[in-house]
Amino acid sequence: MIHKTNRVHLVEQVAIQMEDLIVSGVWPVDEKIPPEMELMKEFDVSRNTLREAIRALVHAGLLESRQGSGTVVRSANALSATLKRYIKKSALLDTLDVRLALEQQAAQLAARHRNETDLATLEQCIEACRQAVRDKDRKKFVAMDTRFHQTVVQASDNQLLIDLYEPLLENISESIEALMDLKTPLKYEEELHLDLFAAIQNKDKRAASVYVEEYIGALKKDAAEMMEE
Amino acid sequence: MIHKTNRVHLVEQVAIQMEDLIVSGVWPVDEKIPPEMELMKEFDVSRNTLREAIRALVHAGLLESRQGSGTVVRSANALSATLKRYIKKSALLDTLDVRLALEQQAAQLAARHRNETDLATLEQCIEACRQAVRDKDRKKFVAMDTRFHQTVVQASDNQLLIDLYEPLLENISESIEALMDLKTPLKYEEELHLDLFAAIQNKDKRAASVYVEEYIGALKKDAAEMMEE
DNA sequence: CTCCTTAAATTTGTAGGATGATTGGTATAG
DNA sequence: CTATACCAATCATCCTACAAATTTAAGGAG
Repeated sequence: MIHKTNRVHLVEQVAIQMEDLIVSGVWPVDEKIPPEMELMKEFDVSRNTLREAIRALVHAGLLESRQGSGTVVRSANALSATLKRYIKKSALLDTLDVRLALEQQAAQLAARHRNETDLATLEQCIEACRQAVRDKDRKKFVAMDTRFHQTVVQASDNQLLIDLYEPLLENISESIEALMDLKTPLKYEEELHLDLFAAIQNKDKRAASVYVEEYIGALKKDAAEMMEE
Repeated sequence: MIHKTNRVHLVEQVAIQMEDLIVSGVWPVDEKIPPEMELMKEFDVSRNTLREAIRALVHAGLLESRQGSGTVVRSANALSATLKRYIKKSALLDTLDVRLALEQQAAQLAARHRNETDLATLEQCIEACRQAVRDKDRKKFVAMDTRFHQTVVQASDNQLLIDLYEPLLENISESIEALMDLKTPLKYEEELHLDLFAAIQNKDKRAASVYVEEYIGALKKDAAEMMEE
């Protein structure tokens, strides 16, 4: 009995094609896709079939339908949306340990693969953080700090690592911000950023790993304290 | 303008309820869910609405519909299926680096949190690997080796880490098996397993981390060689 | 009684139409 | 010009019908 029902149903075919259109950028993020009537003709399927395909991508977080308005592309990354939703249900300390795992490895890879553009971006982020502290602009500081770490991971040149890290960091930033008492003074351990930057610049894997551990360690300590209150 | 379209559509409501039933185990994995006719009455929605909800979970990998037979629960973990599909499109070496990141961190956490049950399972796996080598049973060896590493990660007591690692390891095992020439003699570096076990038993974080790096490093070297051919 | 074939019932897949709800824009009245 | 009322576009939900695949049951041959 070699026979195996390999038939791919219409709905799945349409969903795959639409996913391709999104991932490849033919349907750009934040823009509307054609209305159902047109897509029915385009894919030559019935309204039900088309809607089931759309619904699958909506649930996956790639699309968002708005009654009366249309359907817009929400994300071009299937993993991002699912992971983000999943992380939301996880414990913050668990999430931080995973972040430590990924960023430590990313920093080591970055120490090997970083190019001049990466280094320049990192320096800009550090300077922007410094400026934000001077301006007492907490929002800008968090944004620039986030961008710094994201740049480190991007310099790793490992796409899977990048895609896993991004939703993680986003979630952590939200949690930390929610926990952070606005009265808490904005403190900035600039040395850690500078040390990590130097390690990556000097292609020193070991040092890069150590500094990431220090940074996340401090974050874990802060988070634990904040949650006690 | 505080108003925000917070209306949750019927389809999404049904999908969420069904997802709950799956995750909570009311609808167990590998078993059929009630037919559409019953679910229509149960949720008090039309067939279209119900089917769109089902389709969303099918696409997410939680369900699998078979025409004429019914719909069965395929997985109780929304992340697993998505991640598995995503990893399939990633480069093996990228995947191995992510595995290194996760397993290194997991081993360190395991060195802290491991209990007697974990240690016993690890010892069983090592013994089973040894036996499989004696029997020249490649399939059993891979299965036991996989179980060993999964147990290490499980001992970390970090659910997010566990859920991320599982599909990763599964994919790597498949890739390695596909690459492996069946004529290649079955070699088993037993020392690495024993060393890692000892480190976890002795709660030696540093050593655990080093041995995982050695293990994955050897795997990366093998994979790189195999791909050259 | 057992085994095989065939027919019926069950279940999902696809199609098409109808109506309601929401949104965005347009035209009209002031 | 502004504000209201209206209209068109679009998605949300529901309904019915039939096709395709599978499972189950019935019936007959041995």
